[in-house]
Amino acid sequence: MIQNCKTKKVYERLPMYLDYLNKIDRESVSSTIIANNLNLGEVQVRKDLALVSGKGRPKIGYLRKNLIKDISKFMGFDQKHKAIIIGYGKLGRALYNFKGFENFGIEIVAAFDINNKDVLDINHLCEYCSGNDIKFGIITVPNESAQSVADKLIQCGIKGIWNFSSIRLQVPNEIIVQNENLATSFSVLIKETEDRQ
Amino acid sequence: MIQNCKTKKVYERLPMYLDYLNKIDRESVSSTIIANNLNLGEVQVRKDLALVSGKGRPKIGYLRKNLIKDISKFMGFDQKHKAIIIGYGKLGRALYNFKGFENFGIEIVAAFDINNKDVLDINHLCEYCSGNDIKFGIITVPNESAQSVADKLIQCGIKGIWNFSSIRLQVPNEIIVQNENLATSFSVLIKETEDRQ
DNA sequence: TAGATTGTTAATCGATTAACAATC
DNA sequence: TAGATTGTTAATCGATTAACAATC
Repeated sequence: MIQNCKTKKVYERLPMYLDYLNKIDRESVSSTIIANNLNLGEVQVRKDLALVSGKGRPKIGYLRKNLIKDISKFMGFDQKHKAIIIGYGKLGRALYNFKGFENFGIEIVAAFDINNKDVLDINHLCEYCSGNDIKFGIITVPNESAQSVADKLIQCGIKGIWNFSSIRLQVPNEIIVQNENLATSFSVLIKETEDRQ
Repeated sequence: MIQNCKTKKVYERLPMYLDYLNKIDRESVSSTIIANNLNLGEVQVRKDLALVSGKGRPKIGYLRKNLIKDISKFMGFDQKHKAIIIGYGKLGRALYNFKGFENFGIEIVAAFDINNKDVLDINHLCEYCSGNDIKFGIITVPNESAQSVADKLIQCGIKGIWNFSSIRLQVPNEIIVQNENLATSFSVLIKETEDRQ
Protein backbone atom coordinates (compact mmCIF):
# COMPACT_ATOMS: atom_id res chain seq x y z
CA MET A 1 0.00 0.00 0.00
CA ILE A 2 3.05 2.23 0.01
CA GLN A 3 3.05 4.97 -2.59
CA ASN A 4 6.39 6.53 -2.10
CA CYS A 5 5.48 10.16 -1.78
CA LYS A 6 8.25 10.57 0.69
CA THR A 7 11.05 9.80 -1.71
CA LYS A 8 14.17 10.74 0.12
CA LYS A 9 15.41 13.84 -1.58
CA VAL A 10 19.03 12.74 -1.28
CA TYR A 11 18.27 9.87 -3.61
CA GLU A 12 17.31 12.38 -6.27
CA ARG A 13 20.39 14.52 -5.81
CA LEU A 14 22.98 11.74 -5.86
CA PRO A 15 22.34 10.90 -9.53
CA MET A 16 22.71 14.61 -10.28
CA TYR A 17 26.13 14.64 -8.65
CA LEU A 18 27.06 11.57 -10.62
CA ASP A 19 26.01 13.16 -13.88
CA TYR A 20 28.07 16.22 -13.09
CA LEU A 21 31.11 14.26 -11.96
CA ASN A 22 31.08 12.17 -15.10
CA LYS A 23 31.01 15.33 -17.16
CA ILE A 24 33.88 17.29 -15.66
CA ASP A 25 37.58 16.90 -16.23
CA ARG A 26 39.34 17.32 -12.89
CA GLU A 27 41.11 15.14 -10.38
CA SER A 28 39.41 16.54 -7.31
CA VAL A 29 36.37 18.70 -6.67
CA SER A 30 35.02 20.64 -3.69
CA SER A 31 31.48 20.80 -2.38
CA THR A 32 31.42 24.50 -3.27
CA ILE A 33 32.14 23.81 -6.92
CA ILE A 34 29.51 21.10 -7.13
CA ALA A 35 26.97 23.25 -5.31
CA ASN A 36 27.52 26.24 -7.58
CA ASN A 37 27.18 24.16 -10.69
CA LEU A 38 23.98 22.46 -9.62
CA ASN A 39 22.39 25.40 -7.82
CA LEU A 40 22.44 23.73 -4.44
CA GLY A 41 23.76 24.70 -1.02
CA GLU A 42 27.32 23.65 -0.31
CA VAL A 43 26.49 22.26 3.12
CA GLN A 44 23.79 20.14 1.58
CA VAL A 45 26.22 18.74 -0.95
CA ARG A 46 28.70 17.99 1.81
CA LYS A 47 26.09 16.23 3.89
CA ASP A 48 24.88 14.20 0.94
CA LEU A 49 28.41 13.16 0.09
CA ALA A 50 29.16 12.28 3.70
CA LEU A 51 26.28 9.83 3.53
CA VAL A 52 27.87 7.82 0.75
CA SER A 53 31.55 8.52 1.05
CA GLY A 54 32.97 10.61 3.87
CA LYS A 55 36.35 10.68 2.21
CA GLY A 56 36.65 14.38 1.56
CA ARG A 57 39.81 16.14 2.62
CA PRO A 58 40.18 19.71 3.86
CA LYS A 59 41.75 22.10 1.39
CA ILE A 60 41.50 19.54 -1.40
CA GLY A 61 37.93 18.36 -1.55
CA TYR A 62 36.88 14.98 -2.89
CA LEU A 63 38.63 12.77 -5.39
CA ARG A 64 36.38 12.63 -8.40
CA LYS A 65 36.95 8.96 -9.10
CA ASN A 66 36.26 7.86 -5.53
CA LEU A 67 33.10 9.91 -5.45
CA ILE A 68 31.81 8.36 -8.66
CA LYS A 69 32.53 4.91 -7.31
CA ASP A 70 30.95 5.59 -3.92
CA ILE A 71 27.78 7.15 -5.28
CA SER A 72 27.38 4.38 -7.84
CA LYS A 73 27.80 1.76 -5.17
CA PHE A 74 25.44 3.42 -2.72
CA MET A 75 22.70 3.82 -5.30
CA GLY A 76 23.26 0.37 -6.71
CA PHE A 77 24.35 1.59 -10.13
CA ASP A 78 27.26 -0.81 -10.12
CA GLN A 79 24.82 -3.67 -10.63
CA LYS A 80 22.60 -4.55 -13.56
CA HIS A 81 18.91 -3.91 -13.04
CA LYS A 82 16.69 -5.53 -15.59
CA ALA A 83 13.29 -4.05 -16.30
CA ILE A 84 10.42 -4.77 -18.63
CA ILE A 85 7.82 -2.47 -20.13
CA ILE A 86 4.15 -3.32 -20.27
CA GLY A 87 2.28 -1.33 -22.88
CA TYR A 88 3.98 -0.65 -26.19
CA GLY A 89 2.20 2.49 -27.22
CA LYS A 90 4.01 5.72 -28.05
CA LEU A 91 5.21 6.27 -24.51
CA GLY A 92 6.27 2.67 -24.03
CA ARG A 93 8.21 2.83 -27.26
CA ALA A 94 9.92 6.08 -26.26
CA LEU A 95 11.03 4.61 -22.94
CA TYR A 96 12.12 1.37 -24.57
CA ASN A 97 14.51 3.34 -26.73
CA PHE A 98 15.53 5.89 -24.13
CA LYS A 99 19.28 6.33 -23.97
CA GLY A 100 19.62 7.95 -20.57
CA PHE A 101 19.45 4.83 -18.41
CA GLU A 102 22.84 3.39 -19.21
CA ASN A 103 24.86 5.14 -16.51
CA PHE A 104 22.53 3.85 -13.85
CA GLY A 105 22.82 0.15 -14.50
CA ILE A 106 19.30 0.08 -15.84
CA GLU A 107 18.51 -2.13 -18.80
CA ILE A 108 15.10 -2.49 -20.33
CA VAL A 109 15.22 -6.00 -21.67
CA ALA A 110 11.76 -6.58 -23.09
CA ALA A 111 8.40 -5.02 -23.85
CA PHE A 112 4.96 -6.62 -23.64
CA ASP A 113 1.58 -5.83 -25.10
CA ILE A 114 -1.45 -7.60 -26.46
CA ASN A 115 -1.87 -8.36 -30.16
CA ASN A 116 1.36 -6.73 -31.17
CA LYS A 117 3.82 -8.80 -33.15
CA ASP A 118 6.70 -6.42 -32.48
CA VAL A 119 6.86 -7.29 -28.80
CA LEU A 120 6.15 -10.19 -26.47
CA ASP A 121 2.63 -11.13 -25.55
CA ILE A 122 1.51 -10.38 -22.04
CA ASN A 123 0.46 -13.99 -21.61
CA HIS A 124 4.12 -14.93 -21.42
CA LEU A 125 4.86 -12.34 -18.74
CA CYS A 126 5.45 -14.64 -15.77
CA GLU A 127 7.34 -17.14 -17.79
CA TYR A 128 9.71 -14.43 -18.98
CA CYS A 129 10.10 -12.74 -15.59
CA SER A 130 11.00 -15.84 -13.65
CA GLY A 131 13.26 -17.10 -16.43
CA ASN A 132 15.20 -13.85 -16.57
CA ASP A 133 15.25 -12.61 -12.99
CA ILE A 134 13.29 -9.43 -13.64
CA LYS A 135 12.67 -7.18 -10.63
CA PHE A 136 11.27 -4.01 -12.22
CA GLY A 137 8.21 -3.33 -14.31
CA ILE A 138 7.25 -0.17 -16.17
CA ILE A 139 3.53 0.38 -16.68
CA THR A 140 2.63 2.38 -19.77
CA VAL A 141 -0.79 0.93 -20.48
CA PRO A 142 -4.03 2.98 -20.41
CA ASN A 143 -5.50 3.73 -16.98
CA GLU A 144 -8.20 1.08 -17.33
CA SER A 145 -5.66 -1.73 -17.45
CA ALA A 146 -3.06 -0.32 -15.08
CA GLN A 147 -4.26 -2.02 -11.90
CA SER A 148 -4.66 -5.42 -13.51
CA VAL A 149 -1.22 -5.16 -15.07
CA ALA A 150 0.21 -4.24 -11.68
CA ASP A 151 -1.47 -7.26 -10.11
CA LYS A 152 -0.02 -9.47 -12.76
CA LEU A 153 3.48 -8.02 -12.40
CA ILE A 154 3.38 -8.68 -8.68
CA GLN A 155 2.21 -12.23 -9.25
CA CYS A 156 5.21 -12.65 -11.50
CA GLY A 157 7.59 -11.58 -8.77
CA ILE A 158 8.25 -7.95 -9.66
CA LYS A 159 9.49 -5.85 -6.70
CA GLY A 160 9.37 -2.30 -8.04
CA ILE A 161 6.88 -0.63 -10.36
CA TRP A 162 7.35 2.56 -12.33
CA ASN A 163 3.82 3.69 -12.96
CA PHE A 164 3.04 6.06 -15.83
CA SER A 165 -0.72 5.71 -15.52
CA SER A 166 -2.61 8.29 -13.50
CA ILE A 167 -4.12 5.58 -11.32
CA ARG A 168 -2.93 5.14 -7.74
CA LEU A 169 -2.09 1.47 -7.72
CA GLN A 170 -3.13 -0.75 -4.84
CA VAL A 171 -0.17 -2.96 -4.04
CA PRO A 172 1.06 -4.99 -1.07
CA ASN A 173 3.33 -3.37 1.44
CA GLU A 174 6.60 -4.80 0.22
CA ILE A 175 6.18 -3.54 -3.34
CA ILE A 176 7.56 -0.11 -4.19
CA VAL A 177 5.67 2.08 -6.62
CA GLN A 178 7.15 5.17 -8.20
CA ASN A 179 4.41 7.24 -9.77
CA GLU A 180 5.36 9.27 -12.79
CA ASN A 181 2.27 11.28 -13.44
CA LEU A 182 3.11 13.44 -16.42
CA ALA A 183 -0.07 15.48 -16.34
CA THR A 184 0.45 16.28 -12.67
CA SER A 185 4.05 17.34 -13.23
CA PHE A 186 3.05 19.65 -15.99
CA SER A 187 0.18 21.12 -14.03
CA VAL A 188 2.52 21.91 -11.14
CA LEU A 189 4.68 23.80 -13.61
CA ILE A 190 1.66 25.74 -14.78
CA LYS A 191 0.59 26.64 -11.26
CA GLU A 192 4.04 27.77 -10.22
CA THR A 193 4.47 29.79 -13.37
CA GLU A 194 1.16 31.54 -12.85
CA ASP A 195 2.01 32.20 -9.20
CA ARG A 196 5.17 33.95 -10.29
CA GLN A 197 3.58 36.36 -12.75
CA MET B 1 18.31 30.41 -11.68
CA ILE B 2 15.42 28.77 -9.88
CA GLN B 3 15.15 25.02 -10.32
CA ASN B 4 12.00 24.25 -8.48
CA CYS B 5 13.11 21.46 -6.24
CA LYS B 6 10.80 22.71 -3.59
CA THR B 7 7.63 22.07 -5.49
CA LYS B 8 4.88 22.57 -3.02
CA LYS B 9 3.56 19.11 -2.35
CA VAL B 10 -0.01 20.37 -2.21
CA TYR B 11 0.24 21.26 -5.86
CA GLU B 12 0.89 17.61 -6.61
CA ARG B 13 -1.98 16.33 -4.52
CA LEU B 14 -4.66 18.67 -5.81
CA PRO B 15 -4.62 17.15 -9.30
CA MET B 16 -4.93 13.74 -7.66
CA TYR B 17 -8.05 14.84 -5.83
CA LEU B 18 -9.42 16.20 -9.06
CA ASP B 19 -8.78 12.93 -10.87
CA TYR B 20 -10.56 11.05 -8.12
CA LEU B 21 -13.49 13.45 -7.93
CA ASN B 22 -14.03 13.29 -11.66
CA LYS B 23 -14.11 9.54 -11.45
CA ILE B 24 -16.64 8.97 -8.67
CA ASP B 25 -20.38 9.14 -8.79
CA ARG B 26 -21.60 10.87 -5.65
CA GLU B 27 -23.07 14.20 -4.70
CA SER B 28 -20.87 14.78 -1.67
CA VAL B 29 -17.69 13.27 -0.33
CA SER B 30 -15.81 13.40 2.97
CA SER B 31 -12.10 13.86 3.56
CA THR B 32 -12.00 10.35 5.03
CA ILE B 33 -13.30 8.79 1.84
CA ILE B 34 -10.86 10.71 -0.32
CA ALA B 35 -7.98 9.93 2.02
CA ASN B 36 -8.72 6.20 2.06
CA ASN B 37 -8.94 6.02 -1.69
CA LEU B 38 -5.71 7.88 -2.32
CA ASN B 39 -3.74 6.47 0.62
CA LEU B 40 -3.34 9.82 2.31
CA GLY B 41 -4.09 11.14 5.78
CA GLU B 42 -7.55 12.58 6.26
CA VAL B 43 -6.26 15.68 8.04
CA GLN B 44 -3.94 16.33 5.16
CA VAL B 45 -6.79 16.10 2.70
CA ARG B 46 -8.85 18.46 4.81
CA LYS B 47 -6.04 20.96 5.02
CA ASP B 48 -5.39 20.81 1.32
CA LEU B 49 -9.05 21.31 0.55
CA ALA B 50 -9.29 24.20 3.03
CA LEU B 51 -6.59 25.91 0.99
CA VAL B 52 -8.67 25.98 -2.16
CA SER B 53 -12.21 25.77 -0.97
CA GLY B 54 -13.12 25.79 2.72
CA LYS B 55 -16.71 24.96 1.95
CA GLY B 56 -16.92 21.61 3.67
CA ARG B 57 -19.79 20.99 6.03
CA PRO B 58 -19.80 18.88 9.18
CA LYS B 59 -21.63 15.59 8.89
CA ILE B 60 -21.91 15.99 5.11
CA GLY B 61 -18.46 16.68 3.76
CA TYR B 62 -17.79 18.53 0.54
CA LEU B 63 -20.00 18.93 -2.49
CA ARG B 64 -18.22 17.13 -5.29
CA LYS B 65 -19.07 19.71 -7.94
CA ASN B 66 -17.91 22.65 -5.84
CA LEU B 67 -14.68 20.92 -5.07
CA ILE B 68 -13.98 20.19 -8.71
CA LYS B 69 -14.65 23.79 -9.56
CA ASP B 70 -12.54 25.17 -6.72
CA ILE B 71 -9.54 22.95 -7.35
CA SER B 72 -9.66 23.65 -11.07
CA LYS B 73 -9.83 27.36 -10.45
CA PHE B 74 -7.03 27.34 -7.88
CA MET B 75 -4.69 25.36 -10.10
CA GLY B 76 -5.62 27.34 -13.19
CA PHE B 77 -7.16 24.38 -14.99
CA ASP B 78 -10.16 26.48 -15.97
CA GLN B 79 -7.99 28.32 -18.44
CA LYS B 80 -6.30 27.18 -21.62
CA HIS B 81 -2.54 26.77 -21.40
CA LYS B 82 -0.82 26.44 -24.73
CA ALA B 83 2.50 24.65 -24.92
CA ILE B 84 4.94 23.69 -27.63
CA ILE B 85 7.40 20.82 -27.84
CA ILE B 86 10.96 21.24 -29.02
CA GLY B 87 12.50 17.98 -30.18
CA TYR B 88 10.35 15.57 -32.14
CA GLY B 89 12.11 12.33 -31.31
CA LYS B 90 10.36 9.34 -29.79
CA LEU B 91 9.74 11.07 -26.49
CA GLY B 92 8.58 14.30 -28.09
CA ARG B 93 6.19 12.34 -30.26
CA ALA B 94 4.83 10.43 -27.28
CA LEU B 95 4.14 13.64 -25.36
CA TYR B 96 2.68 15.34 -28.40
CA ASN B 97 0.09 12.59 -28.60
CA PHE B 98 -0.39 12.13 -24.85
CA LYS B 99 -4.05 12.08 -23.90
CA GLY B 100 -3.82 12.82 -20.19
CA PHE B 101 -3.46 16.59 -20.36
CA GLU B 102 -6.98 17.45 -21.32
CA ASN B 103 -8.51 17.77 -17.85
CA PHE B 104 -5.85 20.26 -16.87
CA GLY B 105 -6.43 22.86 -19.54
CA ILE B 106 -3.16 21.93 -21.18
CA GLU B 107 -2.93 21.90 -24.94
CA ILE B 108 0.18 21.10 -26.91
CA VAL B 109 -0.33 23.13 -30.03
CA ALA B 110 2.85 22.56 -32.02
CA ALA B 111 6.12 20.69 -32.21
CA PHE B 112 9.46 21.92 -33.52
CA ASP B 113 12.62 20.26 -34.71
CA ILE B 114 15.32 20.69 -37.31
CA ASN B 115 15.12 19.09 -40.76
CA ASN B 116 11.86 17.33 -40.09
CA LYS B 117 9.02 17.95 -42.50
CA ASP B 118 6.39 16.60 -40.11
CA VAL B 119 6.75 19.50 -37.70
CA LEU B 120 7.66 23.16 -37.70
CA ASP B 121 11.25 24.28 -38.06
CA ILE B 122 12.94 25.71 -35.02
CA ASN B 123 13.85 28.82 -36.99
CA HIS B 124 10.23 29.85 -36.82
CA LEU B 125 10.03 29.43 -33.06
CA CYS B 126 9.79 33.05 -31.97
CA GLU B 127 7.50 33.97 -34.78
CA TYR B 128 5.11 31.21 -33.75
CA CYS B 129 5.32 31.89 -30.02
CA SER B 130 4.58 35.57 -30.17
CA GLY B 131 1.86 35.07 -32.77
CA ASN B 132 0.09 32.45 -30.67
CA ASP B 133 0.66 33.59 -27.09
CA ILE B 134 2.65 30.55 -26.02
CA LYS B 135 3.84 30.50 -22.40
CA PHE B 136 5.12 26.94 -21.98
CA GLY B 137 7.85 25.00 -23.71
CA ILE B 138 8.69 21.30 -23.43
CA ILE B 139 12.30 20.37 -24.07
CA THR B 140 12.81 16.88 -25.47
CA VAL B 141 16.03 17.44 -27.40
CA PRO B 142 19.33 15.67 -26.63
CA ASN B 143 21.35 17.03 -23.70
CA GLU B 144 23.82 18.82 -25.95
CA SER B 145 21.15 21.13 -27.36
CA ALA B 146 19.02 21.54 -24.23
CA GLN B 147 20.60 24.74 -22.92
CA SER B 148 20.59 26.50 -26.28
CA VAL B 149 16.96 25.53 -26.82
CA ALA B 150 16.11 26.87 -23.37
CA ASP B 151 17.86 30.15 -24.17
CA LYS B 152 15.90 30.43 -27.38
CA LEU B 153 12.59 29.65 -25.70
CA ILE B 154 13.22 32.38 -23.15
CA GLN B 155 14.09 34.83 -25.91
CA CYS B 156 10.77 33.98 -27.48
CA GLY B 157 8.90 34.89 -24.31
CA ILE B 158 8.30 31.47 -22.76
CA LYS B 159 7.65 31.62 -18.99
CA GLY B 160 7.73 27.96 -17.96
CA ILE B 161 9.91 25.11 -19.18
CA TRP B 162 9.31 21.40 -18.77
CA ASN B 163 12.77 19.94 -19.13
CA PHE B 164 13.20 16.29 -20.10
CA SER B 165 16.94 16.57 -20.64
CA SER B 166 19.24 15.61 -17.80
CA ILE B 167 20.96 19.01 -17.91
CA ARG B 168 20.28 21.54 -15.16
CA LEU B 169 19.27 24.55 -17.20
CA GLN B 170 20.64 27.99 -16.42
CA VAL B 171 17.71 30.39 -16.64
CA PRO B 172 16.86 33.85 -15.33
CA ASN B 173 15.09 34.15 -12.01
CA GLU B 174 11.61 34.75 -13.33
CA ILE B 175 11.54 31.60 -15.46
CA ILE B 176 10.23 28.40 -13.89
CA VAL B 177 11.83 25.09 -14.79
CA GLN B 178 10.27 21.76 -13.98
CA ASN B 179 12.84 19.01 -14.40
CA GLU B 180 11.54 15.64 -15.43
CA ASN B 181 14.60 13.49 -15.24
CA LEU B 182 13.41 10.02 -16.16
CA ALA B 183 16.67 8.28 -15.37
CA THR B 184 16.74 9.85 -11.92
CA SER B 185 13.16 8.85 -11.19
CA PHE B 186 13.86 5.29 -12.15
CA SER B 187 17.06 5.14 -10.16
CA VAL B 188 15.24 6.33 -7.07
CA LEU B 189 12.83 3.46 -7.55
CA ILE B 190 15.74 1.05 -7.79
CA LYS B 191 17.39 2.37 -4.66
CA GLU B 192 14.19 2.26 -2.63
CA THR B 193 13.38 -1.22 -3.83
CA GLU B 194 16.84 -2.49 -2.91
CA ASP B 195 16.59 -0.79 0.49
CA ARG B 196 13.40 -2.70 1.16
CA GLN B 197 14.74 -6.15 0.39
C1' DT C 1 -29.31 14.24 21.46
C1' DA C 2 -25.28 11.55 19.66
C1' DG C 3 -22.24 10.98 16.11
C1' DA C 4 -19.94 12.26 12.01
C1' DT C 5 -17.36 15.50 10.19
C1' DT C 6 -15.01 19.97 9.56
C1' DG C 7 -11.43 23.42 10.63
C1' DT C 8 -7.71 24.98 13.55
C1' DT C 9 -4.17 25.08 16.92
C1' DA C 10 -0.31 22.72 18.80
C1' DA C 11 3.13 18.94 18.47
C1' DT C 12 6.05 16.20 15.74
C1' DC C 13 8.89 14.95 12.22
C1' DG C 14 12.23 15.48 8.56
C1' DA C 15 14.95 18.12 5.72
C1' DT C 16 17.62 22.30 5.04
C1' DT C 17 20.60 25.84 6.59
C1' DA C 18 23.73 28.25 9.84
C1' DA C 19 27.57 28.20 12.82
C1' DC C 20 31.86 26.65 13.90
C1' DA C 21 35.59 23.63 15.39
C1' DA C 22 38.92 20.41 13.16
C1' DT C 23 42.18 19.60 9.57
C1' DC C 24 45.53 19.90 6.06
C1' DT D 1 51.18 30.26 9.55
C1' DA D 2 46.77 31.59 7.06
C1' DG D 3 43.22 30.10 4.35
C1' DA D 4 40.40 26.73 2.19
C1' DT D 5 37.74 23.18 3.04
C1' DT D 6 35.57 19.28 5.53
C1' DG D 7 32.38 17.28 8.96
C1' DT D 8 29.21 17.92 12.74
C1' DT D 9 26.23 20.00 16.02
C1' DA D 10 22.57 23.18 16.72
C1' DA D 11 18.94 26.22 14.75
C1' DT D 12 15.51 26.96 11.42
C1' DC D 13 12.10 26.03 8.32
C1' DG D 14 8.30 23.62 6.21
C1' DA D 15 5.31 19.95 5.92
C1' DT D 16 2.76 16.30 8.24
C1' DT D 17 0.22 14.54 12.01
C1' DA D 18 -2.27 14.65 16.48
C1' DA D 19 -5.58 16.64 19.39
C1' DC D 20 -9.74 18.75 19.99
C1' DA D 21 -13.33 22.27 19.96
C1' DA D 22 -17.09 23.74 16.79
C1' DT D 23 -20.88 22.48 13.94
C1' DC D 24 -24.72 20.35 11.85
